[in-house]
Amino acid sequence: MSNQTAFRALADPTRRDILTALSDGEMTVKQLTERFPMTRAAVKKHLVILEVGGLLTSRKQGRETLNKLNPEGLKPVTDWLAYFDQFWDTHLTNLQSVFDKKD
Amino acid sequence: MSNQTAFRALADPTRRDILTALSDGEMTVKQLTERFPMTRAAVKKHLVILEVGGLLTSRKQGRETLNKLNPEGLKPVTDWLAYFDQFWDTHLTNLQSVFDKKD
DNA sequence: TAAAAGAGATACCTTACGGTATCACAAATA
DNA sequence: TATTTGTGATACCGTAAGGTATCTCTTTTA
Repeated sequence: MSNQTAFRALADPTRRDILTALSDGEMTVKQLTERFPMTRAAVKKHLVILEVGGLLTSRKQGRETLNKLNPEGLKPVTDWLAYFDQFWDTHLTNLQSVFDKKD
Repeated sequence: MSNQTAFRALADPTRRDILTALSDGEMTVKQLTERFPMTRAAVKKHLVILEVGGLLTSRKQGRETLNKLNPEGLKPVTDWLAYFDQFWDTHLTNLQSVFDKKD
């Protein structure tokens, strides 16, 4: 999944909360809706965006749809962020950082 | 800076590219505008959002404004993401992960 | 000192976004 | 079988987001 779809999926606080909720395990659309102050249709929209972003997978079981966290989908995000670790003072001293960049 | 403002700031690809550009060092609004296919006003808007999100700082020098990357602003994001490391198979084995969650 | 350059502010436009209401449909159940 | 339940899809609404055009202000510079 592209960098952009994942970042976009994480931009909304409700969607981040959905991911946190799913860290407890698979949940149906109904179960998720009970945890959020909005309609099922709204939750469903968020789920689609999260799935497109590669952050969750879904499978049908009878009339229910189970949504499962896909932690690997966070990789494009953590990868992008990792580049900036070199500029982070708490990771490297200023001197070390300057040294790395000059070489 | 709040979790949300930082996530929102990172949601736009142009803003992420601006941060990457600033990893080369401080840049003026004009210098940044030369690197992106949009007007100075548009770049400026992105800079404001990035500054509100705590991802950069700016200072005036004469008639120019220098924009500097603030890597520490990424901390709320990396902190939020860190929670999901425990669900990442490449970090822990499945068995270990199950074990951790049951206890 | 007059003109040019860098920047901020604001009005405005179009589209994307988050949300609800509603309809339709398949699966479980009384 | 009739009905309820869980879901998907779509139309619609109000607001936020990304962008341009334009005006103004301050600082350089010719």
